Amino acid sequence: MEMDLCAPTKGRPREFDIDDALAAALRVFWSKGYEGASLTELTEAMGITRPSLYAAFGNKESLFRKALDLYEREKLAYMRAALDAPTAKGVAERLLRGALASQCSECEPKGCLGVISSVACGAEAEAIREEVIKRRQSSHKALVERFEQAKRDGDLAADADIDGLTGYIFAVMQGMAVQAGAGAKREDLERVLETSLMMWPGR
Amino acid sequence: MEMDLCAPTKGRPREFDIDDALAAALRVFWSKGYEGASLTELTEAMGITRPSLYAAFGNKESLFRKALDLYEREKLAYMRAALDAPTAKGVAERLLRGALASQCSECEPKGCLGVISSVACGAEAEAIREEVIKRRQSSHKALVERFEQAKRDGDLAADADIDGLTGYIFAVMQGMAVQAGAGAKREDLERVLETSLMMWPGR
DNA sequence: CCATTTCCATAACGGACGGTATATAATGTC
DNA sequence: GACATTATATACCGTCCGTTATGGAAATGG
Repeated sequence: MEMDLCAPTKGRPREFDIDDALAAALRVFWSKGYEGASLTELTEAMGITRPSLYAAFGNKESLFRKALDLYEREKLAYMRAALDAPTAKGVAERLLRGALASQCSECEPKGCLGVISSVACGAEAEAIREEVIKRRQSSHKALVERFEQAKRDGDLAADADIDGLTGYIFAVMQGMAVQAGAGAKREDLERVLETSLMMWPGR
Repeated sequence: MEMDLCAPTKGRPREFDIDDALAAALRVFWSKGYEGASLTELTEAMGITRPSLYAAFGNKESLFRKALDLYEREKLAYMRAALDAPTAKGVAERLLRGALASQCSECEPKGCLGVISSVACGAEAEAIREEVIKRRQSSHKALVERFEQAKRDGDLAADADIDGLTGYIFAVMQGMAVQAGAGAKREDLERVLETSLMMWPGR
């Protein structure tokens, strides 16, 4: 199903670019949240009508999931890349700098879609919320494993609390996201980042 | 106005306790957010009907503001108390421990109403969101002033970045709130707290 | 050229939302 | 006891929500 490769080329071709439309939808979800983004706002931003949206993406929830895929693929790439840093502190630094760049880009919504979508919501969005939380857990797990490697490498102390460190670095990133979404200036978050980095043990 | 003292005692007395009702409303807002909390959920939790709610609290927005007042008065008291700690690190520790207790109470919703209400939302809740952000700024300012005092006292280095430290400690608390709202266990957040505290400079 | 397929545009659907009008019940005042 | 006042109960309002039915336009395959 959905074999979009080798387009069918039968019938009238769609008049909009599906990737552009999805990117536009992502921006709306990113700034308003799942529930806060109405179909009217979405279709206006995407430049298409409601039936076109439903034909191309299924429904609102499935559109959000596709937007979330795009977000993780493009905007959260820094997370995977950060794990390649040579030391634990290097990983932390790349994570924080990547979060800052992603949350404070000039031409995109402030904050983090994952944070926005994982906080409290109405009943209808509960399924979305749980999915976002589940996806975050896999990132969490990857960072735990990277820090375990760091402990073996010796750049984390043998008695370091790895779960604590992982939760901590996520907390700083999430806190930055909250503040970015609340209108904090980029330089404010830069100082938060530097402060946190300064405290990180070792090098 | 609103001289509720020396109750008027004229007309039919209301059959519910207004403070209990407000506390119940707070719990709903706290777990669902402003938009996620419907009038149906609110009235059911408060044990009153819609007209009673409107007669006693005005409308949904004004009910939320009163609930927010209650929240800040009761659940955020630890913030004011924390400023009395003798050292900057003591302030940080009290803030983090207070946040943990408030966000992970067994008998109340997880997370932080301020965080929940300050992230992205629909258009109708924008005014609420801005008010919550404004209230947080006054807390921020109070902590900045406390840290400036700490610098004069000598328990913060003369070249310490006070705005950075303040934003940082708020970020950790907000990150803990995000994780608490996402279902993190209390012991997880306790380790985040201890990790952050361990890194704090000085004593 | 026709049939088919797919898309676009309009407009409507049922339902939930926040908010109220109306009528009735319960109190204090005179 | 009659009146003024306030709270409750029921039922309803208009609006917006996500979703879809309908009708026609545009492109391809035969």
